[in-house]
Amino acid sequence: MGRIPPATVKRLCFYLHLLERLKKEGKEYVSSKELAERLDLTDTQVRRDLVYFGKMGKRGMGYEIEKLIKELRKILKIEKPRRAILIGAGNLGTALLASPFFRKRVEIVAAFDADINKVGRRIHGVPVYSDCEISRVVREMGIKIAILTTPPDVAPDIAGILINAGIQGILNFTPASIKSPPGVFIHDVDLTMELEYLSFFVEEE
Amino acid sequence: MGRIPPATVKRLCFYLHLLERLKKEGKEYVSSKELAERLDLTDTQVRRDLVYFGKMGKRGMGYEIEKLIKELRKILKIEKPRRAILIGAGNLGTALLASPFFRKRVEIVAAFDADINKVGRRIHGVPVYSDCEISRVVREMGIKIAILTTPPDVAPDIAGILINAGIQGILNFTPASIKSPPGVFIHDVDLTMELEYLSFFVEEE
DNA sequence: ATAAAATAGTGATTTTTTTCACAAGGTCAA
DNA sequence: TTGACCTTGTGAAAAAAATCACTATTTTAT
Ligand SMILES: NC(=O)c1ccc[n+]([C@@H]2O[C@H](COP(=O)([O-])OP(=O)(O)OC[C@H]3O[C@@H](n4cnc5c(N)ncnc54)[C@H](O)[C@@H]3O)[C@@H](O)[C@H]2O)c1
Ligand SMILES: NC(=O)c1ccc[n+]([C@@H]2O[C@H](COP(=O)([O-])OP(=O)(O)OC[C@H]3O[C@@H](n4cnc5c(N)ncnc54)[C@H](O)[C@@H]3O)[C@@H](O)[C@H]2O)c1
Repeated sequence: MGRIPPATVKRLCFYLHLLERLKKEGKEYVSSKELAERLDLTDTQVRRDLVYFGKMGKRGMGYEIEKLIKELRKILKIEKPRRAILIGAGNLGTALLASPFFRKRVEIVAAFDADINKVGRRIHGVPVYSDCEISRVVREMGIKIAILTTPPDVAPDIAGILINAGIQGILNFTPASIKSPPGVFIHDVDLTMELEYLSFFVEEE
Repeated sequence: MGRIPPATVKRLCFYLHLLERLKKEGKEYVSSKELAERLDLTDTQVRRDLVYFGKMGKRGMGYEIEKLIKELRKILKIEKPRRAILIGAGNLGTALLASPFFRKRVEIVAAFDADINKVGRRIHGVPVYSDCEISRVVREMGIKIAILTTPPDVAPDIAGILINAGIQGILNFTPASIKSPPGVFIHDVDLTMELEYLSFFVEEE
């Protein structure tokens, strides 16, 4: 399949979400032109992105929405929602667990927290374990993806435990920077940074 | 100052956060080489990014951390934390309001919600108003930035109200897509998408 | 059946971004 | 003061990404 530019992967996610909206609206086909317009891209770019994965469109018609959704889900490896664990059931972690939209897309099989008041309970249906059990659960269940929402100071240690237990992808919401060995993919999401990024483009009062 | 590549702006945020950590550690100077190593970039790229804004380094020495922090904060227009409002004090909105790290970087002057049980109260110190008052407050206080954490279905309408009232930047956490007129900058953050993006790079179980 | 309209796919080109290679300063120890 | 050593800043080159211009199909209206 060749090397896919990360920018393309990001756009695939956008395509997928838009396609699902269009499907709900009852549409069957969509053209690269329409996708491009709705996502503020060029139609050529949409086609280039999609053709990385083979010819998926129908000339004169566009792309079959249902089929393209299936294809994109396969490419992104989310045909079935992926199993993941969440470490740190605090404000942000709980918000994620509470979000039906989020929960529909990923199967969070367990949460972990150091707070003994939380351990043993369920939060929005997800069982909360002690952080001492991370390693065991990850191994036993063969989990590959972890969502990290602990305080930043413990994040590197927890990340070490996760990687050691066989986790291969970490969605890191903490501002701590995490060193990853080859084969482990860290994706940092820093909400504070997103605001600062926005600020650059907005004139001051 | 010329046109700055968005990728550079994103990296400026990374530099800033790392520099602040280094400052706390008591360091005075840092080289592009070290910045690059810690952020998984090349030293040339760090220097290229910084030199867009003038010569800020000292040959043989590196960059003066304190001075560079000041400079970056000026470039990102966050010398003083920017004033912003938050619409939708639900799970995610409340998590943001609860985060000291987030609150240190942006001054959230008001929250808005349609739920009358929330209106009139304070959440983590921030007063909650009815969504009917958005327009008035934005105008009176001259707010330019809004954080949107409502359910997706009302997001486009709220965005319309915000833009009409003079908001120039929206940090949109909803999966709804928001059309912006020229002069208004929408920055979409879709936490679900971040997970799907990560999934692409992680082998399936 | 035919022509007009729509639309995907693609080689070539352009634009943008990143990296290379190195000159120009500066530090620091002896 | 000298010379070895760093580190920035930058023109040129390379690489990557996006766009253009066009071809090949397919649909649709007549
Ligand atoms: N809340 C936000 O909106 C927001 C915004 C930006 C960044 N962040 C970052 O996200 C992370 C979480 O933020 P939060 O607001 O949810 O914090 P929080 O304090 O509400 O939650 C952290 C949770 O982690 C748990 N924890 C502590 N040590 C642990 C350990 N060793 N193992 C497992 N769990 C442990 C705590 O008990 C707590 O429940 C922080 O790193 C924060 O900087 C949060
Ligand atoms: N919670 C998450 O972690 C998460 C993850 C991914 C995406 N999101 C998105 O973020 C948004 C918020 O998620 P949430 O989990 O906080 O939802 P939520 O339902 O907990 O919160 C939404 C809040 O918006 C308020 N609201 C409704 N209509 C309003 C209006 N017209 N004006 C002002 N406020 C109004 C509600 O009263 C509620 O307090 C959603 O669009 C969701 O899809 C959230």
